[in-house]
Amino acid sequence: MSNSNPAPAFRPLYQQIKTLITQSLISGEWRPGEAIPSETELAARFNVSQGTVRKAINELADENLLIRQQGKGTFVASHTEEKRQFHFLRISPDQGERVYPKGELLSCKRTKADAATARLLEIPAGATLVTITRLMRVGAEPVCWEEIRLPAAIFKGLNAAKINQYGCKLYSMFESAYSVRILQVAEQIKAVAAEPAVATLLGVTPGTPLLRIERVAYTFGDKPVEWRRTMCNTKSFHYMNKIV
Amino acid sequence: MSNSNPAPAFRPLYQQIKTLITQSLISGEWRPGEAIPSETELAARFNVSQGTVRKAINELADENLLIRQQGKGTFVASHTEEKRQFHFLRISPDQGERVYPKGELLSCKRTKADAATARLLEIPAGATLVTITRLMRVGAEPVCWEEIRLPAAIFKGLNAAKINQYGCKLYSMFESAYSVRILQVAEQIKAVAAEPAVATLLGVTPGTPLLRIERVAYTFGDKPVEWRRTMCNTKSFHYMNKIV
DNA sequence: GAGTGGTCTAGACCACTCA
DNA sequence: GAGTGGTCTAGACCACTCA
Repeated sequence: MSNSNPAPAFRPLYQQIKTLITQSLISGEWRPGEAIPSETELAARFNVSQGTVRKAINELADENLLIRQQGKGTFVASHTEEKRQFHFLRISPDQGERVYPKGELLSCKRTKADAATARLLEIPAGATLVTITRLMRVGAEPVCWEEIRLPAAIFKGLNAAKINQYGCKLYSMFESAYSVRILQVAEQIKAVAAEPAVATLLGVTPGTPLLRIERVAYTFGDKPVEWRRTMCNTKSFHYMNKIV
Repeated sequence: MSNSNPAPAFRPLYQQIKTLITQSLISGEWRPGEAIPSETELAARFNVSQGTVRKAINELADENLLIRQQGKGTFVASHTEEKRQFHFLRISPDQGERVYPKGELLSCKRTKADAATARLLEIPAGATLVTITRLMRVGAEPVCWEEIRLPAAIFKGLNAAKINQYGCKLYSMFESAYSVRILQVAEQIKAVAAEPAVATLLGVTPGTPLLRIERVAYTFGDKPVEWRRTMCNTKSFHYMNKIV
């Protein structure tokens, strides 16, 4: 008689250690920016060799959850760090230095999730959303208009004051105020004609081609926590991407 | 007296092994699709431990130069493989299965490099280019129009017949006919209005917003070997990207 | 059953940081 | 000089592939 079940799923030790470390990151045992215990300490704690801990930490560092620094230690990645700010930002000026755009909050209100958004955020249709719109400027020039939809169940009490308190830096706020860390995003990009309302805000004539970037952002366990649509005037900016 | 020279540059053994393996890949000692010697054999050949070879191979596998398969061996990556075909293709239909578009060659001729293209391809301005245009269709529907510029010095004797011989699959042809392997690409994306000529080919009205993707493709040693501009009708397709 | 890559250990030593 | 992560070795054993 053949075995109809799949194989009993061999799971390497270092994978199990990886899960344990991730759980400590989720639980907040080690906070963003802080150092985690040394490899030797963790090896003693988990009763495995240092090499096994190394392999687990290396993978977590590859996934940008941890940051290794020779001679200093291993640190929990944080969105408040300068370098992390740029990580998910793909809009870059055609000429000159890359700068972080300044966000200007336009609105923040409660709405109900339509079917499509609900599906992407894996919440029930009709669930409450926090819907934010903002304008992103480089210098005085408006470059992107954004609409952001968040599950209200996760971002309790979020309002305009709180957003402004964090200088409109949403992922920093997610991390500091809600312990929600964005680990990866998936984007779908199209070229579309500017609608009148957005055209006015971006200072272009209606019908001007704009880059439309739709993003779903994920936290631990591939859980979606943000939907975002960016309408970008690419007259003197572009979306950059490297594929290896 | 202080030493004004930089430190004597410590270079780990596994990095040196990595360079040696890469040289064998460039020289063609192991051809795309073939297996390279086992870790034990390479360890003996280079007089290091198997662990050091492992680390070198792992990094080359991360860079998509080699493909590991437990129980079988380690293989040289090839563009002719099904999976590799999709690697640099980011255009995807909004609904349904992802398919590889069919290329239709429009033209292939010699031109002179303008200053901007020459700079990106790191060749002298005025150097000879092979300039190719083609239309990419999914089913009968035209989706992208592409212009590709290649340094003629690298792609000797390239012509329309040769391109058609490879079914318009350029990276497969680069690899098979010119031993040029594309390892990474950098893209810049904008939204632009369709010009009349391209609009006609794509079956849209002039002024329709199109996605414009400009790509530089690199081979070993970060050497640029291709410039390409794609004009894409994103009515029912999009550019997809994941950021981790 | 022979051969491959994958995991795990234990231990030595090195590069780097900081006080 | 103490403590961190980084490299390297040697060896045991495991998971997987193929004939």
